Parts: sequence; structure tokens; C-alpha cells
Amino acid sequence: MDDLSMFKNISNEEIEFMLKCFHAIRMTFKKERTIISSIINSNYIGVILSGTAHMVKYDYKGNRTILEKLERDSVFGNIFMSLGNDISITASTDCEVLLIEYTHVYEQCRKNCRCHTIFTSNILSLLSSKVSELNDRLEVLSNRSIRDKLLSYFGLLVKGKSRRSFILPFTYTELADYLSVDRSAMQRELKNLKDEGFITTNGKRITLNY
Amino acid sequence: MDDLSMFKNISNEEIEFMLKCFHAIRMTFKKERTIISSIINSNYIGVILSGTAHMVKYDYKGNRTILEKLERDSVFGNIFMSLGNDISITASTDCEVLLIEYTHVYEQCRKNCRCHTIFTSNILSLLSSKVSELNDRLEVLSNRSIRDKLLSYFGLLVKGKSRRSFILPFTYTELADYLSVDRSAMQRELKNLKDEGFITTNGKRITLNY
DNA sequence: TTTAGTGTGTTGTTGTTGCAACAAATTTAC
DNA sequence: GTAAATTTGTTGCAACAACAACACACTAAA
Repeated sequence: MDDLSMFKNISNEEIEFMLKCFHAIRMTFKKERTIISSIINSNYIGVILSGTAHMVKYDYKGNRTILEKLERDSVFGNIFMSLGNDISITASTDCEVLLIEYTHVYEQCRKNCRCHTIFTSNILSLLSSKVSELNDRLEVLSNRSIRDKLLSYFGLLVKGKSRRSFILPFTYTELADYLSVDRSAMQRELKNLKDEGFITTNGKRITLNY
Repeated sequence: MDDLSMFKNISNEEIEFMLKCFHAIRMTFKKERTIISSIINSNYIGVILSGTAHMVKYDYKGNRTILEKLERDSVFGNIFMSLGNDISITASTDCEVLLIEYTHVYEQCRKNCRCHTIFTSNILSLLSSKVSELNDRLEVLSNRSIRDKLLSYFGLLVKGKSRRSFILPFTYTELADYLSVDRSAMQRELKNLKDEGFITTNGKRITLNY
């Protein structure tokens, strides 16, 4: 349990104590079952303990978009993403989740435990990474052309790395979704980038030559 | 001072005490001056006390994107937005800001003051709203056409309001930047929407007829 | 092993968007 | 109150991207 980001630097004994204090709920969900109901979604913060789940969105046409893939350690709840009627979280395999009421995140109880302070600080860190992630995506999407979106995204993937090469963490179809562009148009642009020598690809391995 | 979101539920005396404890810095900036320097940006969280500022990004072609408009109570800093070389915060009028070191947000000092706990909780709230805001912007930008971007953005502006009418919080030039589209193309699309009867405009007041 | 499902790669066509350029209106500065 | 700067509104044109449609590769299931 102490390997979860939200419990970082908290001992297992302390965690056990906190979870009791928080009246945390442990639930299991069968594959394909909906984890988030509107009741839960307004008051709880959840973390996946085992299995995988998808955060999905249905648009007005009924098209399903996977907003996020959740696995052990992934956190969800209204603080991280305003979950409206159109968004839900569904178990993609059998999975186990831990649910904690918001109140405990926002307010320290009287006891003023050391672990609670750390817990809050951990949630703060998680939220901060979330913001960073969203900002990255925004930076990519704010490019006007597919070419610039691709280059901007590739730039993020090699940022801070020594080699200007990386393995795409998506299928190409998913990449098009992430960039919010037409897949075939993206494919065409990738081809152009290859032909012009800007990039070299080998399956999902992409190398930037600039 | 106690009207600022980050100091919500904290008395002015406590605030004064905290600011001393935090070694908070108060600075003023003349119009058009850059507020964020790389030194400040890595270690501080800032809040605008008076005046207005813009968080802007320039891409390699020189296109300007307004990432955010900042006014009294707006908070900025790396937890809220990874500020790179291409992003800066510029005073759009003379303004005054308060700067607090990160350390104080993440870590409680020994004293374990009530106000510090509340302060952290307030920052948590702010971050959470930030996430929500970014998600909104992402939803807008993930639309593939200018028309859908506009309609999606207008939809957000009337969400929860009784009247399907609002005053645009931007100039039209700024709106184009916000949507990451060409201004003239956006203007053309607005004209189409008007001609087709979807919207009615009167200066910056826009009414949705659907 | 066949079949269904999904991902990849490609192309023609059509509608949309970015760009450049300009005039008119409005705001801001002096 | 006038000049300067910015915003708004328009248009033609060229470039671009979405869409649709298809073939092929690969994977998983029956």
C-alpha cells in the first residue's frame, strides 16, 4: 500500500490507521462494470489498487472516447477531472479500488496527525502533476497545423532525454485521437516529415533528426 | 488580504503572521514588464494583488497565444503551470504581486499552525479549479473545426446560466488566440453562425439561439 | 484455421482554414 | 481633441485537413 503515490512517505501502519479514520471504502468491480456513479463521483477520491479501468466520454452522437487509461496507482475523482454526466469510469478488467471522502483531503481532523499532513501534501503533488500533464496536452493542441502538433508532441517526448529518439506510448490511431486530428491526415503528414528527413520511424520507435 | 482565495478562512492577523513566517515578498511591476523571470518561476508561487497580467506563449513563428488572463486573486507559478522559456507573464497594467516560496506550500513547519493547514487546503482548492479550467480549455481545443470550437466555448460560457447569453471576456482578437485559430477565419465563421441564425451578437454580448 | 476485429498505410475529393492585405471603426495616448 | 495604435470586418487565394473509401497486416477469438 505504501507504494501508492498518495501514500508516499507514510508507513503501512499509519496508512491502516488513516484509512480507518477516513472510513475509506474498498470495493471490487467486475469487468465492464461502471465504477463511478453520480453519487460517488461528487464526494469521493478514488485510487485503483488492482486491474485496469477506462475513463470514457460519450459525445452527443454517442461516440465513445477513452480520455484516460487507469491502472494501479491511478487516481480519479472530481478534484482531478470534473466528471459530468457524459464522463464515466468503467472497469476494463476486474478491478479493486479504494475510495476516500473528499472531506479528509481538504480538512485536517483535530488530531493533527503527521501522516495526514503528508497525505495532503501527496495529493497536492498528484494534482500538480495532473496540471502539468494537462498543460503539456494544451501546448500540443494549441498548434494550428498537424505538422506542428506532431513536432510539438515529439518535442515533449524527448525533452530532457539525451537521445532524440523515443518509443511512442500510443498506437498511431490513439495518437491521432490525442492530437485531435484526423488519422489519415496525420499519417500523410508523418509521411511528409519522413520524406523531408525530419524524422525516421521504425514501428513505434521515432527518431528526430533536427 | 483575507478576500484572496489562497487566504480564505484565515484572519488578517494570521495572514500577516504567516507572510512573515514565509518570508513572502511583495513586488510591483510597471505595465508591459515581465513578471516571471526564470529565477522566480522555479521556486515561487505568486498571486496578483492589483492590476492585470497575461500569461502568454510565443511559438517559434511568433504567434502569440494567451494562456491566461490574470487579475487580483489569480495565482501563478510552476505548480499551476510549467513555465518554460517560451511562456512568460507580463503586466498588462501596472500591478502588484505577492510571492511565496514553494516549500511553505508543500511542507508544514513544526509549529503546526491552524492557518497553515487551511492555507494548504486553499491551495488544494485552487489547484483543483485549475484542473477544471484546463479540462474545459482542452475540451474546446479538441474540437476539429473553428465552428465547433466556438460553439463548444460558448456552451461553456452559458453553462449553468439561465439566460443563453453572455458577455465575451475577451476581445475577438484575443478569442482567436484562445481558440488557437486564425482571427479572420474565426471572424468568417462567426459571420456564418450569425447568418445561419445560431447566434446573435451585439458587440461583445453574444446570445445563443439554440 | 478461419473469422472478426483492430491498426496501418494510402489516395482523391471537397470543404475549411490560414495567410495576406486592406478599409473602417474604435480605443488609447499625448 | 487630435494623432497613433489597435481592433474589427472583409475578401481572394492557396494550402491544408477532414472525410470517405479501400487494401493490407496483425491479433485474438471461435
